Amino acid sequence: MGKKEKGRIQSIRGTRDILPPESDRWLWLEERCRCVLGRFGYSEIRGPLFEHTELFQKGTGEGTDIVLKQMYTFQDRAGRSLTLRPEGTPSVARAVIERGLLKRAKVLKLYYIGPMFRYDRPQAGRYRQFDQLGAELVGVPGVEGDAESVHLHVMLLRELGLSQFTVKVNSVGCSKCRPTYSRLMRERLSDELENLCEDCRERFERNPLRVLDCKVKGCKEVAQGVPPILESLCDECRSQFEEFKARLGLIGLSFQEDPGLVRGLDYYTKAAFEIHHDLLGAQSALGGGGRYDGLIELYGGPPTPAVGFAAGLDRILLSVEKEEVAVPPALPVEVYVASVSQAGREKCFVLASSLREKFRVEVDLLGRSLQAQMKAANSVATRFSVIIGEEELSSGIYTVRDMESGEQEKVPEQDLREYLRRRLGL
RNA sequence: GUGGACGUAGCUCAGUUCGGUAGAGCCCUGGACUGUGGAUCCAGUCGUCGCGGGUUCAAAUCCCGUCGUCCACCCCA
Repeated sequence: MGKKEKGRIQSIRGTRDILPPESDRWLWLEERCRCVLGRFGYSEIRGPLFEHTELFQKGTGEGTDIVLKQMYTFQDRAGRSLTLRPEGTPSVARAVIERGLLKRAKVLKLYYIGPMFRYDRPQAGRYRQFDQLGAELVGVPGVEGDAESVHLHVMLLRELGLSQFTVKVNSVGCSKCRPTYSRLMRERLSDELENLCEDCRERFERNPLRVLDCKVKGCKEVAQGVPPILESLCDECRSQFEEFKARLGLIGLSFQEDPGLVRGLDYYTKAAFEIHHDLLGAQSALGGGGRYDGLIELYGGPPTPAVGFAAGLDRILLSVEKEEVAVPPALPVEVYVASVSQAGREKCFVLASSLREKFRVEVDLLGRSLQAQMKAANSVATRFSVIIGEEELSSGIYTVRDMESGEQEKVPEQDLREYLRRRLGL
């Protein structure tokens, strides 16, 4: 109907309204996720949706696609440059420092869930406002933290009934060995610049590692000629990567080693991982993360190891559809209170109101005929209907209809709650 | 940011080739059945055919622009 007005206001490109019954699926998703996070000992941190632009420039990285061309950045009325968060980790790191969280505990397990914003070209499973769940484990230097983070991500997916996904792992080295490898790549690539695509020539300057996961044929061939990063890792990183994989094996997680896996953000070190769904198209990354031992120090905090990941809830929900997981319905209607005539309507209204202290109850609000009410009762799939007409009004004994069998019983008002409770198995 | 497909009722879509007064199914509402739903049958509501402009006696249909969605790239969640 809104279409009639010309010049009507539309939702912003890349945003959407999640309507019922779709919104029930989101509630289910979040509830299941919070449950798993609770089992792993994580607590929620709720931060602002926008931050000083500088936070992302410094942390996410000046040269990254996100900072270069995907941020919603604007000036507030005082002329400060602010940015709608494109990812969650920088805010968590900032809060950890600003609120002194590490002074209270050596290990922090924090999760967040909510909207992120990136100015990208929309596609199925990719929106400009999208929902992410992130889990950060702060203060743990060892590979057990890495493995636990992967495990947590996998458990989130399994809890939702998903099984058709693949875990990919790699190591991107530490502050010591990564620069060595970057130098090596530059040396190797400098002779082959003409064989690289335009993007990769730019990557060559900014972050040569990212040439490794370019999909252009020529670049792939060039990349093949470069020894994998694993061969350039320092002894510590190399052994940690082996231990990381061993830990995954210990808890029965299968994974693929992917030397081309290079995360797009500057702050990652050592362990990196991504999880892709096997049945999704190009937008198949369900989540990814890794270790970021330098980030908190970069923001002016104490040197602090940390590992974490972010998962895309939109795509996870797409996977849930793809794998045809049965999402349990929202609370079904338990009782429909119907009136035979106008005379019974008041009583129905009062009865419905009081039954709602215990049951999910529907009652007609439009003054419709009994037949119409029964149709409505049927279409909301109620278990029972209570029918009130002249007889019931004068006797105080109501007619209760079992909507599955069609059988009816007479139940006095004072016994009604107990009767329904019993029949509903509550 | 690049290339391509598509936009018709709340939903799924036909009609566009070759211009001629907007259709179907589902949903919704009412009735057949005036104290009873699910099956069946009958009837009814909803559209300025995404928006704006152009060509034409006449445009859902042809042309241009624009907005949006989808696919691939890019990037990733």
